[in-house]
Amino acid sequence: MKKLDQVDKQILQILQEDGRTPYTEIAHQLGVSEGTIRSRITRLLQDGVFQFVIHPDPEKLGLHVQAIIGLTTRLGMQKNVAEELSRISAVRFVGAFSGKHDLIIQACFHSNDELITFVNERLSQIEGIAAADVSLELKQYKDSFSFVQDDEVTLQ
Amino acid sequence: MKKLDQVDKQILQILQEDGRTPYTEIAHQLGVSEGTIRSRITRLLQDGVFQFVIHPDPEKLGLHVQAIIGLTTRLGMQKNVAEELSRISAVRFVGAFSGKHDLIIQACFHSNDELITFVNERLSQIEGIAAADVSLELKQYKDSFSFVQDDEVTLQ
DNA sequence: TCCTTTTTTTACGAAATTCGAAAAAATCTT
DNA sequence: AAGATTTTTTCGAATTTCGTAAAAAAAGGA
Repeated sequence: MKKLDQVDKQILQILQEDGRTPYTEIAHQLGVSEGTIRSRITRLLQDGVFQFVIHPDPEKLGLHVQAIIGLTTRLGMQKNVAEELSRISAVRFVGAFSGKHDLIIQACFHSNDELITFVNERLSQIEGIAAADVSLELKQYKDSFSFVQDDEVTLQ
Repeated sequence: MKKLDQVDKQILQILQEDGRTPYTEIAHQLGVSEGTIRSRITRLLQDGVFQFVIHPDPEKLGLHVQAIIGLTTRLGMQKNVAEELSRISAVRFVGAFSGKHDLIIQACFHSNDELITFVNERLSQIEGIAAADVSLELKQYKDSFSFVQDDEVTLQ
């Protein structure tokens, strides 16, 4: 897989704003032909550089409760636990981390009740979880996949 | 804003898989006309129920280091800190939480060096941050916006 | 229930976009 | 520099999207 060039990154930046921008429009903005945009996007998709998706607003879907849960797993059980959690659709993020918690997950629920049920019934049934540290989201300030930057300048 | 019906949810489910699925194709799958899909999607977008975006693979963009950072803020400074952090493109998630940390953020970096620089130079310069607890991501198991489910059944 | 009003869906021609494939241009190799 | 390879452009055909009007369905009122 070749390194992305400036045109690739510009395509991604445009699509970050609106994932349905027509190839012709992107082509016009970047001053190249539609065919170029098309073949580039085809290549990027094939290389797994990105996917076309939608970003739903959890609130609008009735998912009023979000939580980040730090988990401690029993030695050797981490992978199994992570994979089992990944299968749950309420769980949108699962990662293994260094630090206080072996696994950190992020999940959405319709209500506090549903969250409690998740922690008490669902997590407790998963073999290998030793402890769960729940943080309830009070307010969301930012949530995006928009981490395509121009250069190597990530920090501005 | 009216509650979403089954057709709306099915549209979202299809677009979750591929955000570029043509209206004609969705219409065919759901057994309704293209016009119906079009007017529904227009309404959903206007109501802010979802957006068309792309999901880039951070690894493929050279962002090999991801971290979740729990922050403790000084009383009354939380909002300012959150808003300042939200402006940084490396930061993809910012939320206020109950629990050990006032704010939890998620960010992507090209290298450990960039992460260290972020914590030491960038965070320290933000007025109101009392402490930062960095967890380094070792492995990612799941990361998606795909939390549209059929019914109220979120936990399977 | 019947009629009216409102909303949603369908239909369909026109405009725009996407697609396939071949030619042209650019890049790479030796 | 010549040949090979990759990328870009071009262009007509197929498909999709769009605007809009009519039909159908749903909702509301008496």
